[in-house]
Amino acid sequence: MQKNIETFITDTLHKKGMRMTRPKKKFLDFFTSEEYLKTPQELLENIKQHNIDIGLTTVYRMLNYLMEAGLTKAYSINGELRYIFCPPDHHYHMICVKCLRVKNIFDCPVKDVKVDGFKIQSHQVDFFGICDECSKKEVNK
Amino acid sequence: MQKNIETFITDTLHKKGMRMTRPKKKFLDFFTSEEYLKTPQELLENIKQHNIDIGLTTVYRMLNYLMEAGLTKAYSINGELRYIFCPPDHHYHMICVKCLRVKNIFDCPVKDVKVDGFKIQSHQVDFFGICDECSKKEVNK
DNA sequence: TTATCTGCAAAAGGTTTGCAACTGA
DNA sequence: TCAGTTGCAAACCTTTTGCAGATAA
Repeated sequence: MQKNIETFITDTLHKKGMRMTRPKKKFLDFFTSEEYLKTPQELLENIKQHNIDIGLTTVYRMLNYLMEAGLTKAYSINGELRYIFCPPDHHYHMICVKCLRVKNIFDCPVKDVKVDGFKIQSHQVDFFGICDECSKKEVNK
Repeated sequence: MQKNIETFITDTLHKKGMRMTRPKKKFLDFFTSEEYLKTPQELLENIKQHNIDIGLTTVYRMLNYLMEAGLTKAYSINGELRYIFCPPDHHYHMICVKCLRVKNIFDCPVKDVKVDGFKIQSHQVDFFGICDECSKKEVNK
């Protein structure tokens, strides 16, 4: 986890009277640098593989907190909810439909769109495609 | 449900050796003309309010079938999965964050986007805003 | 006629909550 | 010090499955 992200999240926690603890830090270390959409279970297993022991409850509590804070997004894929950390800047997602890798796109391709009687408050663009690594694998098959 | 949509879905069912039955038809009658994101429970309750009796299992089975067929989309909102029927043509969604009304936008605002090493296979654009009806309600408060 | 479908009840999963021990500020 | 946190176990919900009777083609 980058130092500035840790500081940023610690600050948002403190503003809500919450504390930055060892389990939270360990979870964030992993989650903020994870590139793939993961289920809560997978996140826990991945973290335990690094010989770090935290509880599933903590994973759920952190995911819920980060969702509320707008720092995480959930996708429903094949009936499973999968999560990705979203750095604070507004951005778009490029999702590989094969390996579920997520790339953040900061160069906004749609700006100030107004449609019909709707006042647009926010918009999200999610591209689903094949990442370069999965493309290579396909050629080799 | 429009006649052409019923015919279209009946055909896709038959192609998979499935049957268009009374409960399926009753569910589709309601779901294909529903404008708001709904949970499976809500769909069942709404249908029962019209004095039509089908089981929750049928609702789930139809939602799963329609998702697979690409005729329904699920959004995770406040931890709840909510569904909307998607007519076969490619389109975008305009979602009211207050009342969860969904409007289909057929005029594509993003075309043939290519980013980094990704080959784009499909893209989805979902706008979240306030619909005109909710805007009016807000002014009156 | 018969393969598919339905709805119930039960099972299975995923997520949240209560609580006693623990810990960061 | 003590309010907030943790992880376990239990509770809770949502979703799926098994099955016997019903039904579309």
